[in-house]
Amino acid sequence: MIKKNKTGKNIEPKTVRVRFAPSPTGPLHVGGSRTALFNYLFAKQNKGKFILRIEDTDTQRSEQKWTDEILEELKWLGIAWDEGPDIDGNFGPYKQSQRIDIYKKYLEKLLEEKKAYYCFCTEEELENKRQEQMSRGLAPKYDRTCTHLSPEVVEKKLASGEPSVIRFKIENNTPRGTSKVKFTDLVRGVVEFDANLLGDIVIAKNMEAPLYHFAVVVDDFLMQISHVIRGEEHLPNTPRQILIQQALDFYQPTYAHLPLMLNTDRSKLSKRQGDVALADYHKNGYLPEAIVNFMVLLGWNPGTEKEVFTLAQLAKEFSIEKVQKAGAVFNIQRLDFLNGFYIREKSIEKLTELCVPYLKETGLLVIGQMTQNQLQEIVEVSRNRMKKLSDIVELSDFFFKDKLIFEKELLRWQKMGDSDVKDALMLSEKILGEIKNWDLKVMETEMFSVAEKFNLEKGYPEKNRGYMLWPLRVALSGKNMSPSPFEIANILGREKTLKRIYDAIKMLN
RNA sequence: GGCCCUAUCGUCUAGCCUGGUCUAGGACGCGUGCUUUUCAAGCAUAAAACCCGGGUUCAAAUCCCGGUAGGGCCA
Repeated sequence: MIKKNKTGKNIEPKTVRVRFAPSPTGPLHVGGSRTALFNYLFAKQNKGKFILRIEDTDTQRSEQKWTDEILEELKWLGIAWDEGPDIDGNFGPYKQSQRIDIYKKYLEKLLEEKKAYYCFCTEEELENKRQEQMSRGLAPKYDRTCTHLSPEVVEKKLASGEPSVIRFKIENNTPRGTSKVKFTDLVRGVVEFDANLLGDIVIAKNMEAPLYHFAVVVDDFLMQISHVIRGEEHLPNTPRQILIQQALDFYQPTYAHLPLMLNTDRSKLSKRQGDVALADYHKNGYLPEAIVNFMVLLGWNPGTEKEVFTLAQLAKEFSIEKVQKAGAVFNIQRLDFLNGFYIREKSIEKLTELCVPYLKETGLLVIGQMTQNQLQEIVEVSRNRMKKLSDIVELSDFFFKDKLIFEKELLRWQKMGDSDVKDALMLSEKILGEIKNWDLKVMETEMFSVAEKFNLEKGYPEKNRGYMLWPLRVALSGKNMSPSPFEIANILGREKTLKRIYDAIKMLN
C-alpha cells in the first residue's frame, strides 16, 4: 500500500489521491463545501480518488450529529467520495478517533528519536512569555524551557501526574544548511517560510490525544494522499506539517491553497453576514446545481465566457492552475440569480415535487386538497418569480386559502372611483359567468374585448386594460403582484373564481 | 507585534506568463427602454475598473523596484 523507492524511502503516490477532512464540530460550512468540491473535481479530472476523512480528534467539540450532517449535505451536493465513511454509519478507518493507536506509534517514535519532548509549562507561564516577546517586537515562540529537562525529571513529573503536552522540536529537524522551508503550491507558486521563526508546536496533549497538525500528517501519509487541497487559512500551517513529515521520513504531498470565501467587508466568511451552513441554504430552497455552479465560480473560471456548468462538465473543464489567488466575496445576489435560473430549467414535474414540502410545511397544502395537475399548474405560473424553492409559499398562498384578506384600496387601478371599480368587477363577474368553456385563452379573448369597451364607456384610455384587469387580478389573488388573472382563474376554476369576485364586490358596498 | 498571502467595474472575473489587436471583454447587481393589468421572466441598452509612485521600453493592466491597503495565521 505505502509506496517506497529502491532505497526504501517513502515516495509520493503516482496516482491522484485527494482528501476532504472536515471536523465535525459544527454544521458543514459553505467554505468547506467549496473545498470539498474543488478536491472532488480535481480527483475526477485526474481519474484519481477522493477521500473523505472525519477529523474528530477534538473529542470535546466533535459530535456525531455533525458528522451525519456533513455526509448528508455532501451527498446532496452530488459530491461522492470514493473512500470514507458509509452514509449508513460505518466509518471504517476514516475517522480519526478510531486511529488513536496509530498516532500513538508515531508519537512514540518521535519521542524516542528525541524529535519531540514533553513540556510542563503552564498556560500562565506561556502567556507571560508570549506577552513579553510581543512587547519586544518578536514573534511569539516557545522558548524551549522543557527541552533541557533530564529524562529522569521528565519521568518523575509524568509519574506525579503533572499536566503536560508533547511538543515537536522544530529547528533540529530543518533540512541541513538552511532554516528555510520551501514548497511549491499549485495555486501560489513557490512559498517560503523561515523555520527559525516557528516555535515548537504542541502535537499532542498526551499519548492518547494527538492534535490536528500531527494527525493530519500521519493520516495523509498512511492514506497516501498525493495532493493536499485546502483553504488558504492553512497556508501558515504547511511548513510545520512539512517539518513533521521530514522528521517521520514521509514523502511530501503537493499542496494547493484555495483562496478564501469572504464577507462583504472582505473578512473571512462568517456567520455575521448571513448563513454559512450549507444545510441552511439547503433548507431555504437553494438547488445543489446552483450552489455548485456558484461556488466553483468563486475563485475559478474556465477562461472562456461560459458561466453555467453541471458537475459533470466541471469535472472535465476544471483546472487547478486557473484557480484565483485572491479571496472572493460571497455575493448572495449572484447565487439567487443562478438559483432562479436552475429553477426555470427544471421540469415542471420535478419542480413541483421540490416545492410541495414547503407548501405542506407551512400548512397551506392539505393532503387531498389539490390534484397533482393543479399543483403543477400553480408551480408553473409561479416559477418565473421564484429565486428559492421556499418562495413558492409567498407566491402561491392565495391558491390554497379559502378567504383572502386584503385592503379594499388594493382593488383600485390608478385613479378609478369606487363605483368604477365595482362596475369593472361586476362586468368581469358577468362575462366570466357566461363562459361555458372554462379555458385560459377563451377568458383572455373575451375579457380583452370587454376591457376596451369598458374603457370607452368610462372614458378611460382605450389601450389600458388595467381598468378591468387589475381589480379582477386583485380580487383573485389579494396581492399587488401575482400571475395574470386568467392564469389564476384557470387554476381556481369557475366556482372559486366567481366567489372571489363576489367577495370583492361586497367589500365595495 | 511577527510571518505569510493578495491587489482589474459595487461584486465574481477575462486579459498579465509570451508588452502593442485594451478607446480593458463577460456575468451578477443597478439604471433605462421594449413587452405588459401588476410583479417577474425574456429581449435590448447605458453607466461603471487596471491601488499609488518610480523605472525599463517607441509602447505597460501586462516586465522591474518601492510604497500603500486589505486579508490569513500565530495566542
